[in-house]
Amino acid sequence: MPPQPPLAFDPIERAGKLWEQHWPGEQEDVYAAMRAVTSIMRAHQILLADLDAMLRPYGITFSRYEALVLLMYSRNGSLPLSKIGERLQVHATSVTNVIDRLEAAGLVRREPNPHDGRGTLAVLTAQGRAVATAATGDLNSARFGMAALDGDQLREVFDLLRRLRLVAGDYADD
Amino acid sequence: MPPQPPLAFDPIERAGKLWEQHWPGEQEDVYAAMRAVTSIMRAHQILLADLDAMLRPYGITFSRYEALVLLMYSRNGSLPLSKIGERLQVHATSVTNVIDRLEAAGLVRREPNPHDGRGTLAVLTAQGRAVATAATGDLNSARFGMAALDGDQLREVFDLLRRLRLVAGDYADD
DNA sequence: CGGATGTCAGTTCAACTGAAATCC
DNA sequence: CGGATTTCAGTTGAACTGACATCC
Repeated sequence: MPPQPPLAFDPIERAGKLWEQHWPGEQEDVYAAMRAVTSIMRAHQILLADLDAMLRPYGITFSRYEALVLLMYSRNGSLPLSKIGERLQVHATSVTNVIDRLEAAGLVRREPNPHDGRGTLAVLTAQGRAVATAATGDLNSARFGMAALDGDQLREVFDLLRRLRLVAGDYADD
Repeated sequence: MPPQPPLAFDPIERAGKLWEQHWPGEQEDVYAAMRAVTSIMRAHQILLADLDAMLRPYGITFSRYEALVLLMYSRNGSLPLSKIGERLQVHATSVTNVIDRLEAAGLVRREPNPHDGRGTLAVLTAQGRAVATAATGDLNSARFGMAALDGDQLREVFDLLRRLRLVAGDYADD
């Protein structure tokens, strides 16, 4: 499955040691930061490949899946495109693209927003709801690719990264 | 700086609550897994944008930076392309592309591998070493975009995600 | 009017597939 | 020979910029 055979050592731990060796004058936390960032990058790569593989039978990618479930859990199964971009933190042009693909696949359709003549609603179709439901069943069973960690560890990951998101301005207050 | 103004609530926590509400029969850890995965995806997005912005003055992206530092910390400032792919966990064609760009920027040059007629070495140039050194100074000062977390928290992130990488077959043993 | 919404055209970047040439 | 290394051509996906028409 991996494009490469496993290494006999942890490449990130090795990189961390090289950092300590080549940048000895830095503040202590720099080395931990370097290891943490590289770990997040690699975890993202692993998880996205895993999730996309699970979703491939349904003909969607993870980012399209995110839009589907956002619609599924909205009041009427429909949302303005602007709302989707806001919640998923993606640009308006990316929303247009994602909805284009979902619409071409018959999982979503566009309707004019009755409350705003400028706006467009993305409306979940029956097929879209079925796909989102089935795909979510698969992802739940696979624990979203995070079966390596137990409940406490998963909550720990969430809590730690929540600090990062808060400082980055993802959301206000707490 | 953010393409969107901050939300008044944490969108991931809200999604987690919706999960518990709509999928009540699932194993307990599923909700924590969903929150953790989404957090990693979002953290990756935030960090990559931050790092790329810091590296833009040097004309490189984060993935090209990773190749540069790998070369800088190698024995002779040179590595076979195959080795680079192995260590950075990217496909051979991606390595070709990254080295193409770095070579066009004068930060790296290609040489035939004297020990293997099939192979090619990527060799760091003096300019490449200077860029990697200066850029690393910047990233170290910014704690790689992870200033929101202290040393213990950073080590915690690394330890937790190390389990994920190990199970995914990133590296063998421990 | 200024500002928000959505689309379009075009670009960049990363990652991939499949095929091929070269050499161990 | 089989297998490894690298490149090439082409595709996909995500994200971006700038411009624009539309409408509040």
